[in-house]
Amino acid sequence: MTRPTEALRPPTMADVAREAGVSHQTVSRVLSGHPNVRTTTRDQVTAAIERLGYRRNSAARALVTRRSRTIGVIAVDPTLYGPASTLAGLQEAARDEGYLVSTVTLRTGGGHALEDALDHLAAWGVEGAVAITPQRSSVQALARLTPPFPVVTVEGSHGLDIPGVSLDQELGARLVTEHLLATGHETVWHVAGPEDWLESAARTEGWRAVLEEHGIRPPRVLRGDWSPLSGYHAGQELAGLALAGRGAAPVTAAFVANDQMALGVLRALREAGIRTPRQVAVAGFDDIPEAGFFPPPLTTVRQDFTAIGRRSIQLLLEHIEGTAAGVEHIVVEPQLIVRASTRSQDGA
Amino acid sequence: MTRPTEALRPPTMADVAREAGVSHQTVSRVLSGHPNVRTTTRDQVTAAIERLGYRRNSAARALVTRRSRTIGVIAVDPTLYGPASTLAGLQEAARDEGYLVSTVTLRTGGGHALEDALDHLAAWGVEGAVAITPQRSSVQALARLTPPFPVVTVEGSHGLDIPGVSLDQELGARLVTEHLLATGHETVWHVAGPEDWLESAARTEGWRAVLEEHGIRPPRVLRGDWSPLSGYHAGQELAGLALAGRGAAPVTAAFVANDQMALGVLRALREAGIRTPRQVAVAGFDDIPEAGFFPPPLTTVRQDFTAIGRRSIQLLLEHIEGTAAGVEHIVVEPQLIVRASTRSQDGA
DNA sequence: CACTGGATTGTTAGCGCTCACACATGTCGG
DNA sequence: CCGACATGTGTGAGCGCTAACAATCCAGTG
Repeated sequence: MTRPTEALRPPTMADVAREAGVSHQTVSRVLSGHPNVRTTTRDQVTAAIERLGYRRNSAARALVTRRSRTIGVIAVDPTLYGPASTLAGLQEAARDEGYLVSTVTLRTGGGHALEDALDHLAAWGVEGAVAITPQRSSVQALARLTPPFPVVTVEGSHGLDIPGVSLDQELGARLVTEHLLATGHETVWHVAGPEDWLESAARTEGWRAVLEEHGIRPPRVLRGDWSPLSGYHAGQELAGLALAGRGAAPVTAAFVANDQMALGVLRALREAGIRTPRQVAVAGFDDIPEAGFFPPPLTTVRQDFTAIGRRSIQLLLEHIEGTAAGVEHIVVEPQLIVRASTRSQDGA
Repeated sequence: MTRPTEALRPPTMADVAREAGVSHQTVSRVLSGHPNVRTTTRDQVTAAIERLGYRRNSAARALVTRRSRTIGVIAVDPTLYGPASTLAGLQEAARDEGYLVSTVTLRTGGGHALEDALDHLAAWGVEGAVAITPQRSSVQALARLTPPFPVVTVEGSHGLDIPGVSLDQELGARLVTEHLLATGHETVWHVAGPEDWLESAARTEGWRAVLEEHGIRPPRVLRGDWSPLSGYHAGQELAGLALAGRGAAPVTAAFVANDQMALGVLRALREAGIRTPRQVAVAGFDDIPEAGFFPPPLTTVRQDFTAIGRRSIQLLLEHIEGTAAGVEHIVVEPQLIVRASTRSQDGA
C-alpha cells in the first residue's frame, strides 16, 4: 500500500495529524498557538512535527488567509550607498515583523519601469510595498498609479498624497551651509545633483534659503549626476572661477550634494593647484564610509539609513493593518559631521 | 441576490469565465497560452479579463503547481559595493526569467544566522537560493545544512561540494602583482582582507604565488577588515617600514586587497610624507566608482558583478529545473585597470 | 440525575487554481 | 457513411490549509 511518490512530497498537516493521532485541525491549532489545546496533546503534535520535519505550506496559508506576509520593495540603483543601506534597514525590520521582503530593482526611474515593477509585485501578491524612488518622475508616476496594495515612499513623498519617510534634506543642507558661513566664508557655492531628484532639489533649497537669510545672493548652481566624474567636471569649473577671482562671488567654499561628487571636486581642485580647505573648503552629503579618508577628510551630513528603513516598514505595516492615521510623512533628522575639509588649518 | 462582500474580493477566474461565457478552464488555458483555443474565444476571455481587472492568484497557483516562482537571496552586508552590485545583477536576471527575488540580509556570517535565513526562505517556499556569503564560516555552515531547495553560492564554493559562481580572485591578484613587478619593483607588499573571507585568501594566494615564481620571498602580510580605517592603519605601518628602509624587503609597492582599504593606505602614506606612486606604488581590487578619483587614481582589478549575478541565476535555475550537470563552478575573469597610482610619473 | 457551560477536539466546507479526464465538434480516408 | 483522429471546450477532483460549526467530555449545579 505504499504510494511511490510518498518520499518526494513534503509532509502535510494531515500526515502530522495521523502521526500524532489527532485531527489536522488540532495540528493547525498547535501551530497557530491557540490556547485551548491540552498540554499533552500539544506535546504529541510538536513531537510528530519534529519527527516528520514538517513545515507549513505558505502557499496554502496565503490562499485561505488572503495574506502573503510578503512586502515588496522597489529600488532605483541599489548600487549607491544610500539606497543600499536603506534596503538593508528595511530587510531587517521586515524580517523582525515576520515578513519576507521581495525586491525589484529599477535601472532607470523613467517610463513604465515603475509600473512594471508594481505589476510584478502585484502578480506575486505582496501585501504592500516601499518605493525607494527619489526621482520626481517616479513619484509622480506613483501618484498616478493605483496599485491594489498600500505603498509608502522613501525620500519621495514631498507634497504628494502618499505616505512616506524621508530625511530632512533641507535641514542637512542648512546645517552645512550655516557651518561654512560660520567658518568665515563670504558665500558658498553649490554643486547640485540631478535636477529630477527630489533629494537634490531639497538640498539646493536648503542651501539657497540660508544664503538668502544671510542677505547673500546665491551664486549660480553647478550640476552633476551624483557620480565622481560629474563632480570632477564641476570641480574644474569651480577651480577656473577660483583662479579667475571674479568679484561678486569669490570661490572659497563649496557645498557638494553628495560625497562621491565631492571626491571629484576635491580631485579637480587639487589638480588645479588649489588647496583644500585653505583656499577652498568643501563639504559633501551622505557620509559614505570612505568620506573620512578623502584628501582631506570630508565634512558631510550623515543620514541614518537604518532608521529610515525601519520607520518605513513601520509605516507600511500600519497601512497594511489599516491602523494608519491618514497620510503621514515621517521625517528623520540629519547630523552634521565636521572634518578637515572645512577646517581652516591655520586657525581662521 | 447581490452578496455584500462582492466588491471587496478581487475577481477570480470563475468571475472571468462567467463574464466571457466560457468555463474557468478555458480562462486558464488562455492565461497559460495553451494553443488549442479558438481565436474568437481567446479574445472574449482577454476582453473579460481586461474589463474585470483580473489577476491570477499566485498563492493558488503555487499551491497546485508546487512552484512559487520565487528565488531567495542571502547576502552578507549588502552595503558593500561588491555584494550590492551582485544583488542588482541577480535581481535583473531573475526578473527576466519570471522569478521574484526575496532577499534576506545577514549582519554577520557567523552562528545560526545563515541557518535562520535559510529557514526563513524555506518557510516562504522559495524554489532555490543564492548565497552571497563570502566568509569561510558561512560556506562551511552551508555545506553542513541541507535546505529543501537547491543553493548556489557567489564567491564561496571553493573546494566544496556546492555549485557556485566566482570571480577568479587569484588571477586578479596575479595580474596586479605581475604588473607591479613589471613596473620595476623589487618586491610587492600586501594588505590582505579578513582571514575568514575566501576572497581575501585567494587574493593573498595569487600575490604570494607570483612573488615565489619570480624567486622573491613574500614579505609579511598586513591585514585589514575591508574598511578604509583598517587600510589607514596598515598604511601607517607600511609608511613606518618605508621610512625605516630595512634591508631585505624595500617598501616601494603595495597590493591592497580592496579599494576602500587602499584609500586608507594612500591617506596614511600621504600623511607620512610619502608620495604615491613615486615612492610607493599602490594597487587595489574591485574598481569601485570612486577609484578613478582617488589621490592618485587607483590601479585596481575590475569585477564584472553584473555577469556574476546573471550567471548565478542561470546556474540556480539549472538546478531548479534539474538540468544541471553535476556540481559546476563557474569562474568569471577579472580585468586589470591601470591608473596613476602605479605609474611612475617620471617615466621609470 | 438531568442540565448548563466551558474546555477540548473533530467535521465540513471552501480559498482559487491546475490537472486529468470526458465530451463535444469537425475533418478525412476507406 | 463510419470509425480514426485532430481540435476545441467543459467537468470534476484536489493541492494544503484555515474558519466556522458541531460534537464530545467533564465539572458544577439545582
